[in-house]
Amino acid sequence: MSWTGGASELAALEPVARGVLDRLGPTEVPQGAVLFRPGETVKGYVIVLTGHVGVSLLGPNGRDILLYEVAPGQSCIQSTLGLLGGDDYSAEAVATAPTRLVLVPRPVFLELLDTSPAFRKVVFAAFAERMQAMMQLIETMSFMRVEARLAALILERAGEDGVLAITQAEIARAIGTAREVVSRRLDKLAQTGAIRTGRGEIRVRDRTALEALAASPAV
Amino acid sequence: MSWTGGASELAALEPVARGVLDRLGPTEVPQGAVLFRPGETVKGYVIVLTGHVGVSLLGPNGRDILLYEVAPGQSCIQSTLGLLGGDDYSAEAVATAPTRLVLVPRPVFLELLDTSPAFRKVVFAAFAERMQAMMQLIETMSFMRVEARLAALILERAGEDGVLAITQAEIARAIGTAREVVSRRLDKLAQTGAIRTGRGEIRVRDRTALEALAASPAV
DNA sequence: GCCGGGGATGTGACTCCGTCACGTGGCCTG
DNA sequence: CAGGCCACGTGACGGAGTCACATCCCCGGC
Repeated sequence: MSWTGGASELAALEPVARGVLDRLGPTEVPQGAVLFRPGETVKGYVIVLTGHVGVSLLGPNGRDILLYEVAPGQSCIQSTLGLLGGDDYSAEAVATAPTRLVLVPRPVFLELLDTSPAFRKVVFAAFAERMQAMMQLIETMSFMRVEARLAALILERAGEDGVLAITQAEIARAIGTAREVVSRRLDKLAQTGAIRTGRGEIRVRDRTALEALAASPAV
Repeated sequence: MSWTGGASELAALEPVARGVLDRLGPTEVPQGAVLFRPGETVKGYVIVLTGHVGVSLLGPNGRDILLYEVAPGQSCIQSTLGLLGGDDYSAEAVATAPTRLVLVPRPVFLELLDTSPAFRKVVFAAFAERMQAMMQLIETMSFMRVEARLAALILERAGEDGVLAITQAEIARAIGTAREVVSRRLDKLAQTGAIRTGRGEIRVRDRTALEALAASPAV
């Protein structure tokens, strides 16, 4: 019943606010489920309990760009835009893993915002965080070459063992480019010995080289 | 003294909140003044009373991208990120016209946020608006060719008489491209008769053609 | 064990765009 | 009236996105 006690920042909420939230039942969605699409009306404020959600912009030609990701305990700010301004979604959210989430209906959300300072804080913080992430995205997409973005992403997501399981298409969406470009760049990185590639997998061979590339002069 | 009574949305604030704000003295800054730079610590929440402020990301090679503009009555959300998360600025704000503004110090800002529902609403709304604008920016920069962005900008900013006074460099910053590209594109538009160009000035000749271009297939 | 089918990748051709490096011309001020 | 600054024009070049296919690998079904 009391899911608010979990790993999320919501544990710091006032008892009253937690009570209100606890009365909402969590929902389970399978991997690949679409939480919302562009043009849909906002139904409520989404809090992810477990799993993982990706929010992306869809391009007309099938290409899409990952705006940000929602980890457990975080909320999908995209909803907030609609809840506050009444606009529809302009992005798409997909569960990239089996996900358990809570949907806070608009009235409850607004009420909590008015009555719970802690809840406000959580919402604001999430807002600020997303905004930073999007500014970061604009910055890297505008000023860093694909090679650098790619190296940075590999370093960021590689495990301790230097291995990461990811497909080229996923990489492309995450760094805002096209899959073909990723293919060619990965190829070059492999040629220089910085990495080794496999189907759906990348192994870091030369972390230093990657770090140099990631920090390399923007343009 | 009571500048909150002006055209801004702040007029709807509770008397108490207005009182608090009214005690803060507005500041005048000349055109071209830099309100903050990347890396500086956030001093407070900025509300623009009159004038105009542009907030941009700076690239390493001198290029910069206009993130959004702040009109009278609006606030510069960039500050909020810092006030809530403690991060430094990552963008630059420049007054693009002589501007009168109010700087709300952090403690006052936080107190208002806690006590004034109306103030919260204003801040949240501004937040949502900026976020939308930035998503819009990512979308257009990623999925629309320069030609379309250019046409859209011209239509958006042209006066009733179809004239707009703007320099190519300003256009480039606003649509996130390089000045040289703007030069060439404007040239093509002029060749097809859609516009006429002059030093720091553009005249719309064929609005329909521009509209077609602006709405044209993304890629 | 063999066979499709579908997802993941590799490639070549082409165009658009961003960057560099200058050149030109107008306007303003000393 | 001479610099000098600012707005603009241009050619060359490489990076990046798009299209159209060609492979290739893995997994379930038979």
